[in-house]
Amino acid sequence: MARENTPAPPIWLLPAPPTRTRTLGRTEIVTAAMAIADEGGGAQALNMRAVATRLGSSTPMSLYRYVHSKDGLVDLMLDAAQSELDVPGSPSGDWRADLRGVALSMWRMTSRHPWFAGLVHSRPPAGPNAVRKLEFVLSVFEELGKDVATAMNFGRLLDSHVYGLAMQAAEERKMWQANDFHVEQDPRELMRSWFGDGAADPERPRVAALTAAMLAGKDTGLPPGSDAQFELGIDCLLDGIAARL
Amino acid sequence: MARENTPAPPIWLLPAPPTRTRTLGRTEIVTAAMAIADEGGGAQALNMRAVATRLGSSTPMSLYRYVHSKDGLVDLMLDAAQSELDVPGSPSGDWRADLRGVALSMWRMTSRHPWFAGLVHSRPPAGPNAVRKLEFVLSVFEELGKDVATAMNFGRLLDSHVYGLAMQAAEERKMWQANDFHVEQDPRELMRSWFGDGAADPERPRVAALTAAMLAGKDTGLPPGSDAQFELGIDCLLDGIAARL
DNA sequence: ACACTCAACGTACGCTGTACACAACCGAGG
DNA sequence: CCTCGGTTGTGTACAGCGTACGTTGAGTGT
Repeated sequence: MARENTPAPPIWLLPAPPTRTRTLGRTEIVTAAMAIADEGGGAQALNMRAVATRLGSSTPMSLYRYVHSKDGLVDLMLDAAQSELDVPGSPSGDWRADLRGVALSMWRMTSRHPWFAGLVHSRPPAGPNAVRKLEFVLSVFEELGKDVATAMNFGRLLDSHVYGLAMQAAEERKMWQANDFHVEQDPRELMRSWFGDGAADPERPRVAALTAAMLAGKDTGLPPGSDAQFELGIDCLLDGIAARL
Repeated sequence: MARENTPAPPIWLLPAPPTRTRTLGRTEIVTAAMAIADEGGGAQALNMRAVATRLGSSTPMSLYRYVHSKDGLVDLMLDAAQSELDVPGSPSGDWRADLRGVALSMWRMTSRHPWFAGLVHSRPPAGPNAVRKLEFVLSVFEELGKDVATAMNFGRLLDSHVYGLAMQAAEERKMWQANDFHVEQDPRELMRSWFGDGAADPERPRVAALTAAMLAGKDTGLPPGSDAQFELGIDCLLDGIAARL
């Protein structure tokens, strides 16, 4: 097809054609995408052009041969992240330690990859490594004599806790980051921007006290992204599960 | 999404728009946006042009006088959804029923607004109605003699469970919806598309059994979006909290 | 020497949020 | 009555996104 729009400048003015520099592959692409999402602080930094640039590709279209679409790339990223999970081959006999261990492994993974929790629910729960984890959780409950339905019901609670808390942690991180961009303003004003007028509303004395404590740098609870906060929740959940087995 | 140039003042700090409007107003815009997200099955259906069209405005730019940006609109939607929460004015004396009630109210709200859980973590937890809920939860723990830090630690667990499960439910809904678009295909193929080859991998007998049971329409656990699944989790959590008070 | 294959590229398009300038309307002052 | 400044809605335009499609050129087999 002739290019109608561009009036064809003389060839002498055009740059020499670049030599092929790289050889692309799925693993390189996924690795680069994960690095971008890790460093860029979330999924909003991830776009095809950025991945291509990072790989030295001059256009994003080179990636499409390998990952088919951005959704496909995200699927691969999710699976690659889950491949980092520490999943035993079979139950140890201590169901509680087994479940706690898998959950903790998931939690640490979401800390390394803050984008994971926000993306995992945007796609079907597919992929070999998700299946690997699921198989282990099912086998733990099987050893307890529980059927698959029960295992799924409890398993969903563990996922919920890990991913839910991971998203709270990511959100908190983003809040402080956004703060850094305009630190010059009154911290009181900053609190107001987070909590609205309720921050100093006499009708809401406890929230007012909370924000005051935050401003003063006093203890306002565990950081949402801390292991302690995670372990508090997982142990509460396991208590409840134990009571229902 | 956000305006990069301007430091993006939060919507709560902006003056309320004049009330002299004839057709457009914040409430109309937010209502329309929520309806679109409710019906369209998620945040991906929400865009400024769709909202403007629904309101009879010929251009999306009309909205910007009232909501400042799409982020602002989302903030308003999140707060409007939380205004539907059933939050008592003060603790009843039964802390467990109080927390369970608020959580259940949140859960039902996320069922009415499937987009909520996916959007709530994309923004700072601001807004008068979020503050209203937080104040109540803090007051419940205050009556138990617990300090604010403890209350926050436990409160985060409740949020995590509600939102985490809500996202699993939304994801499941989306999976079946995507399915409806091409029902003609072999259901076995469909399972494979969700779970990969693991669905029939002899190395993963339990996942294979699970998918087989799903295909046969047998019991594979509570639907993630069911009240029963939610209550299982909240009761487990409350057990754990009770043991730690 | 040739054709064939296929990895990488460049162009272009539709959809998004939204900046900016303009138009249509308003109540108030001559 | 007619202007007038301010508010409210509109039209145009653009940058950034995912990605469809056709082109290019290096490698390979014959």
